[in-house]
Amino acid sequence: MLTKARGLAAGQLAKAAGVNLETIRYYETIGLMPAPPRTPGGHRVYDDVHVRRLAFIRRGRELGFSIEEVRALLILDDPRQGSCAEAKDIAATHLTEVRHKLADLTRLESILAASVARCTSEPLAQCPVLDMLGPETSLPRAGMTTHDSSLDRL
Amino acid sequence: MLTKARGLAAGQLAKAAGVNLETIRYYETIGLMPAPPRTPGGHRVYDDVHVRRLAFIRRGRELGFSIEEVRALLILDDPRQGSCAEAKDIAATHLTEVRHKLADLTRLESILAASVARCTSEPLAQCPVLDMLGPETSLPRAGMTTHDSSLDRL
DNA sequence: CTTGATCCCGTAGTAGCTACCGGAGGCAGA
DNA sequence: TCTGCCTCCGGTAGCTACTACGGGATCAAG
Repeated sequence: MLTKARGLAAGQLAKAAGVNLETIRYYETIGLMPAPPRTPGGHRVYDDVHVRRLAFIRRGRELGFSIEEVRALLILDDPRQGSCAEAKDIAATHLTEVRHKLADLTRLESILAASVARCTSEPLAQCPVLDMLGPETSLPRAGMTTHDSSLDRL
Repeated sequence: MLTKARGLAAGQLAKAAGVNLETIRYYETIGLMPAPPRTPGGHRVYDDVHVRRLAFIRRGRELGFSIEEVRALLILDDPRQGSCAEAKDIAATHLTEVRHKLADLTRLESILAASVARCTSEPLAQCPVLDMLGPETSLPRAGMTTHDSSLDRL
């Protein structure tokens, strides 16, 4: 379990950062996490630098930044060379996207809520939910996927 | 161009329903759209039933129902056998998910907005955006993907 | 030395399409 | 009827960000 050298095994890092073990290896293959040193037997050994980096990544992901955005933010974070403006750009762009999604979801919510609410009253000839999808219904601006694992993670 | 028999070619159906041609073929392979009759040369020929079905599907997708949910709703829609309750269940479940996403996105929005806003003031020693991802920051409940094509479609 | 937990790597699968390909069908003008 | 051009065909690969699986190796403890 690598108790001696202050190093963490992959599973320990995973637990510490609240990330799946396989996700760490995935991050390594895509170059988001650096390849750590290994034991003679081939097991990865991580240290505090890795822990902090993975935590940074996880927080970035939780805030909805894409892998590539997190990658860019990591570079900006490393030498802290007055790149705050670039970091702000990334965050501002992301914020705009989030606000778009919010607007879309809000529209969605009201449409769905209205249909479902109409169902609760006395038995009707037509089903309000199915009518919502029927031929005469006009549509909201766009659509989004429900079974969107990204939001399940929120 | 199939002008005679009131049939639509695949591309015409696509345009009529505002759906990509390839998407229609995709829906056919997954069994969401029925396989239409063909011309002797193998081109698909669609009619009004297909148009309505595809419109139903598109509306369902735009309202964020998953493919499988749309599939279920299509079945419920077909014979209209008092299955309004089932349709309502699907919509209500979906509505709950949408509300969860809304809550998560709202939290996200305020965090991002706060960080970005802090950047706008006079030059700071630390970058607020990068600090947001730094080691001492506590995290929101969860995360979501920005480059989430599902919401680009909204 | 054995046991049981952990970790290894590679591959495939998830949702919901989109993109690309060479080749064939279809139709309108000359 | 020929020609040119658009559309459509099927199949495969790619996209995001992982997750799951499987069979074997390694680790730490008893």
